Amino acid sequence: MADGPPRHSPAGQRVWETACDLFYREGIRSAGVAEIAERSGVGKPSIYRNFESKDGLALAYVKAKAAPPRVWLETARAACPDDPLGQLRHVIAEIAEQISAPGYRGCALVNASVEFPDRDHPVRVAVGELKAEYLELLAELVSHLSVRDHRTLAYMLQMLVEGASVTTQIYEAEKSATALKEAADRLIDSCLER
Amino acid sequence: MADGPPRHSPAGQRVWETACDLFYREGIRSAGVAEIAERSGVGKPSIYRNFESKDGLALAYVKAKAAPPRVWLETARAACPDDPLGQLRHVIAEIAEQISAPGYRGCALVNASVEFPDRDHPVRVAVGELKAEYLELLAELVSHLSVRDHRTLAYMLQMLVEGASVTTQIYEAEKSATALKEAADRLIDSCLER
DNA sequence: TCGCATGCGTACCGATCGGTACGCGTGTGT
DNA sequence: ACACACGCGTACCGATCGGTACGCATGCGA
Repeated sequence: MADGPPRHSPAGQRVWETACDLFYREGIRSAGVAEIAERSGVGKPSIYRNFESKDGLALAYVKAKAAPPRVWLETARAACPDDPLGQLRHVIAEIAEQISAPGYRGCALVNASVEFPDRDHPVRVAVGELKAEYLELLAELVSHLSVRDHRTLAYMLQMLVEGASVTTQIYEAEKSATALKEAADRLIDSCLER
Repeated sequence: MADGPPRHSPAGQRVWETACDLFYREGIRSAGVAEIAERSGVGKPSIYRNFESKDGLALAYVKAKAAPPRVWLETARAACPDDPLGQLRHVIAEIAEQISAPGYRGCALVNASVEFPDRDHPVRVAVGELKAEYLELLAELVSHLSVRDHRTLAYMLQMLVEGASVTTQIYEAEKSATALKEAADRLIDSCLER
């Protein structure tokens, strides 16, 4: 979490880091601009010199939080070249690790989506687009497997991942991680044409 | 959504109904007490005469929203007596129907959980307890099947359900409903000892 | 040394938040 | 007809929200 729109001033950089941390840990609505400013050690105007508004900051945060999946795909490809199934299981394992890491508080995009009830809010539409990309990424991975309906399997896996992510906050993260891996394996296996 | 703590006065009843509707549609934090009062056609004090605070109202709302699952279990038992697998599939189908119904906005308990970042908040602990009961209910259903690890299958199914629920808000509800049923079938089948 | 542009924090803005003091209106027992 | 009790809304409270006007402080070119 160090990227996002380029920050010119050092104050802007501090704001960006603090906001990303605070938005994730406390939720976007719970984190006030005054609190962000205080914990950044800057004044409130420094926030508005670098970001259009709190919503703009939230939008940048959401977009930045969507980056990791693309990286996972790359590492999976590198780890298991010419092994589509291995790549898919690699990605799932990576996700399982992430959601059971200490400090995990659920998918930032999903949380943001819940916090903004208005479906037309920029944050909501951004989440929709980013999640669509993510599903596409999963579908691409699945497409190299010998299954009848790639898109359905991808959708089922995506549901599973989202479910594992959210249940970490309700049950136990460790259980969600292991159950995700097992369920994904079973789901994939049941769709594989042998 | 007509139950909850008994409402004595008519004003209290109106508040209760409006609050449940508003909390679900707009989220708890987004729905202000003034808005609840206005849309109920009552004054703000009428809210505080029937509920301790907004948090208390939110807590009652969450508890009331947790009721349906128990009903589903009963109807499933009645629909498929002496058929554990049929009962389980019946419950899943019922959930699939619920999450694809118009106006569905995700699981109220999960949404509430996301809206309150503090894990010690009464709403959060209530959600934890209620969801635990729910998982228990699913585990009981699964326990009558001939599978090796009942609890693991129940947990995987629960993850699937939560995932289906949340993806309705990100992708398409219809797809989530059908994918839920298919994935659950595949998961159950893969665990069945034949 | 002076003028100026730039980056920043202090102090404040109106709006809205959850919550409450208080008094009016009405139904009832006498 | 009167007094009382009860249910209710108006008007207000301090706190906090997102956002901004303004002035200081510093560094650079002349």
